[in-house]
Amino acid sequence: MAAATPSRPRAARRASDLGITDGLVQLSFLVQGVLDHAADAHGLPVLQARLVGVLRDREPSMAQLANLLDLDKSSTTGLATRAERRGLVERVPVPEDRRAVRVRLTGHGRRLAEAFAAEVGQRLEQAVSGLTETNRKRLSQLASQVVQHDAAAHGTDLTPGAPGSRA
Amino acid sequence: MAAATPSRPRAARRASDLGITDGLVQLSFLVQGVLDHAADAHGLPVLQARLVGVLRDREPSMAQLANLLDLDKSSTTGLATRAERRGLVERVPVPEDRRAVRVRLTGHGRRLAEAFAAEVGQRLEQAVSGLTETNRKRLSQLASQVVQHDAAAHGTDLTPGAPGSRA
DNA sequence: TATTGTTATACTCTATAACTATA
DNA sequence: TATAGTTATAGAGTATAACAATA
Repeated sequence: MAAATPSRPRAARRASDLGITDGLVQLSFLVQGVLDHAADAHGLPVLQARLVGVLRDREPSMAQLANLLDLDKSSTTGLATRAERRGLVERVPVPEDRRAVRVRLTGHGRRLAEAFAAEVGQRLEQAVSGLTETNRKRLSQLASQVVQHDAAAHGTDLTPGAPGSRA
Repeated sequence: MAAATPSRPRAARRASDLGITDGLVQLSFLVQGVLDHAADAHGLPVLQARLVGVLRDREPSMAQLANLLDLDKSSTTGLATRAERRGLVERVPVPEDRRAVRVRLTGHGRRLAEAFAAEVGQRLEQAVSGLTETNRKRLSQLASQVVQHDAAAHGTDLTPGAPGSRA
């Protein structure tokens, strides 16, 4: 909307290219800020918000969860415990292996996860509202391409059914 | 390089569009992971790496630093103290206002900041190596556009001489 | 009175190492 | 022996509230 008001030089300033490094770094801080504020809006620490996010379509063991979040297993123990204390997740035993547990969303956790995801989506739509529809589509595709290329290169595809996720 | 080897179906899989929300979120985690590992490689906590990064072209007061990093001023006190303990930054008095201090890189901090930035740049180039030159350029421009649109919308332009940075 | 920065406090988050229980 | 997860510990990072010094 502001793009239609040529009143001040500031509005007329075309975006200068920050370069791929600074562009990606600053964009990532912008997105992390969105996640941060959205988590805050739901009274959640940001990592717990991320946890319920990844648990929406998974029920991983602690080890898988550590891999997924790139954390040490001891860190995921603490994370799961804090989230459990808030009633977001529960540990469920694995019959085939009595050493293992799976981490699963509670009903409350699932509702919070959906609300959080919706809020993030809304805020991000707002963040890219300065782009044309064509460019939003382009950005979405380029981001996807980078993420998926990286996942393939590192064998850490995060999609539930992917080869790397051996769940 | 791997793009030239059509040996396995996995390499042939076209990137599916994750959508703008998931695309941006996952990309931001990818970039944050790069920052994380680069900081690790230099033995730095990631926030201190970010601190020396923003101090490369600034010498802000504590309040300005808090604004820049979106932290409470008490958090920046701790951050500056930890970074000072490592010899990365120093507090310098402000003659015009004896309550205030500015945070400045030491020589060591500056060298570390440059090395860190170079490492991040290298790792990010690697991360986008799956894109064509044209698409890298597009991504860079789109990211810049989003960041700058957001900065304008929030009056938080992070460039040193910008209207919002009133340094 | 208002502002700049620090301190005290409490919590989240993180990794390393040592541990328990099971495989 | 090896693996799954937890505990103990130590440190980084964060915000809130109360505070001292200066404006």
